Amino acid sequence: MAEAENQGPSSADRNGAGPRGACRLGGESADSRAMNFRSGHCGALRVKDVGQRATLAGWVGSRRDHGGVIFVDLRDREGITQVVFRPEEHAATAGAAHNLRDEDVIKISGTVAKRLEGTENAKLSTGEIEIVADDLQILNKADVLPFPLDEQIANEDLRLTHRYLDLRRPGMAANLQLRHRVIKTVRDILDGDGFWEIETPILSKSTPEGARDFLVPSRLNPGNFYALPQAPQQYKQLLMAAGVEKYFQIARCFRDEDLRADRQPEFTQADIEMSFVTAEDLFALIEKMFVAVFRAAHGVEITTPFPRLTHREAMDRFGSDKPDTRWTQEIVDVGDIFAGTEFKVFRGALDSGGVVRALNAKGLAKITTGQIEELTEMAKQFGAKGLAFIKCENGEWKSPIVKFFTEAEKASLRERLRIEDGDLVLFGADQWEIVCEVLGRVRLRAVELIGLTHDPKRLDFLWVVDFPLLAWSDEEQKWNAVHHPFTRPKAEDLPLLEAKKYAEVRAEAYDIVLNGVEIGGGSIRIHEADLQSVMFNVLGVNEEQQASMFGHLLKAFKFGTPPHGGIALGLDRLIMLLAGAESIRDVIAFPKNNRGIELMTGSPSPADFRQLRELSISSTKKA
RNA sequence: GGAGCCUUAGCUCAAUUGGUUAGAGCGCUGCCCUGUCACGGCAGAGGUUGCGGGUUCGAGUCCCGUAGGCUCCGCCA
Repeated sequence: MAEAENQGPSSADRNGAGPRGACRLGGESADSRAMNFRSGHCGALRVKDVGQRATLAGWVGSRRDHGGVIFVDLRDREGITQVVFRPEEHAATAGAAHNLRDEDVIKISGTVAKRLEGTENAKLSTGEIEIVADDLQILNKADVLPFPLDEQIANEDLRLTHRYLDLRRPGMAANLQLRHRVIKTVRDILDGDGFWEIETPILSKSTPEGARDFLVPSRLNPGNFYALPQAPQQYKQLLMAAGVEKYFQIARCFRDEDLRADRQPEFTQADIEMSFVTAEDLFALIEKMFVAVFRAAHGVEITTPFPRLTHREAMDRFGSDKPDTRWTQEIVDVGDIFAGTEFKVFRGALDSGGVVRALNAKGLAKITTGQIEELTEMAKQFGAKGLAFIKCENGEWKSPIVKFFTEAEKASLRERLRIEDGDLVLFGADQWEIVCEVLGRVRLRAVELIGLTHDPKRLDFLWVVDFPLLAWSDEEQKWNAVHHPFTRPKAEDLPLLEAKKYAEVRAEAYDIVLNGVEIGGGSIRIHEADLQSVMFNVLGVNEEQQASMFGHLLKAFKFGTPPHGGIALGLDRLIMLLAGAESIRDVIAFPKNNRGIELMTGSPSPADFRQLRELSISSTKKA
């Protein structure tokens, strides 16, 4: 495959021309197509077009009616053009224009004219011209709008109920366009690299582990249910067994869990799987893809390769498996400084095999007592017994615990944490895992409390690698897969797996993180039936269950499945970050609200009795 | 399942310690206005302060409950 194919869309592509070799169907520029209904879009006309006739169609953005002359800002998705109605030239047309109101859909014809000296509008790309209309057709009248389209509106309920209006707003339209651009770039890059886009079933099989499934009753098989896929995981591995070698899919995934600003019950992943690859091959591919995506979406050049942190290191330094490294303050071990301390809390933690660690929250000494309490409350929520602190103000250390410190301890602390006036030092003393988690959470909250706003152009990508393979669940009293049951243990840790030292086994698994948001994750998979069976056994899936639930996969592994691995990128979150949005709802055309309701159509809704009877199901819900 | 914040006109918001007839801007309706682009001017309509209960001489304001929205925790292989 020619290298040039891997360079991503050119700047011309951003105007819709498409990269070399890409399918051109539907890829033409919006204005290059022959237009019969209208002569062009509302963002197109310039001074060079003065004197020409033009026919435009669109929505009435605003009407400025001077009693005589009337101005209308005509808007379509490409821009705004000012239309002038002059009663002295076209009385009937101008007369009709008096009755226009916001969001009426109209078609106008007229002559492109240079605006009068001094009345140009620098805010519009078409601001040097206007169309003197001699014909006006009202294509559809609009009622009074439920909310204004030209300003930010907080009421998301109302926006979602009238989403088609919300999406007319330029900001939202830009998000949709950005989404299209990102997804097209992903497709182009993968196509250029020899990947095949293959659709896998939406009506598929329930998986025992993982999130709750959405179930679909089968009419033809009464009492049986399809599950909507949480991810195309098994199918894509079976495509590797099928010899596809390079697969991808812009895949809709479904998980019946509670919603969040960054979680919808249905969401979109760029799902990728390759045969005969190492993790390094995947990292290189994904980095190349991000270079192309950020070039196409933002015109920025990002730096590769991305830094890497092991999971252990990420937890140790940032208290998170998806560190936000834009704020450079890290969690630091101070156990050695307090090796001889008499302070009971530190002494107790160290004596019981725990750690004492600290975070210097630079510039947070101005924190209020209430905010300290909030941080303490949060620390307790994540398993700490409390949250010790030192406020460094006006040259003195204000703290309930500093009286227990020796001068030498204070001096060492000052040096290691680079403590200066205005800092707030927070301590964690407990088992390593708890301290990391607590200080990691506190670290993120501290950034909010400082009111720190990061440079919006800053893009801190990183790979988190060497995730643990397994995690103990107290609730279920069993080992669960941290990534998923098909993830490959690191070769050098296989002896640990055999020795049943499950907590120590690392996986060939990796996440990609951008500015503290997990935007993708993947692994090298198990491709041997024996090893997969061992893995299932560890997870408490017995032989019988293995045969009934995963027999197809185990069988495929026995018929020559190649070594393979892959990754899935969360496109909604990625596009959210690119758009600078605070919720993935802002980059999804028709999202659901917090309770999983799509307010515009009102789904979900009750099913009538006949429908349920046909499906052989009844509801346990009391009416 | 849990915690926090919020709910006043179509929209965005205000209303002092609990005190007169709940206000403003935008939008809407009518009239006027020939170079605006947040056009301008005059006039007008529009409210069971989410809902239910309580305290009080008096509640948008205080208390209890409830509904809805958002954010977070749990959950999300």
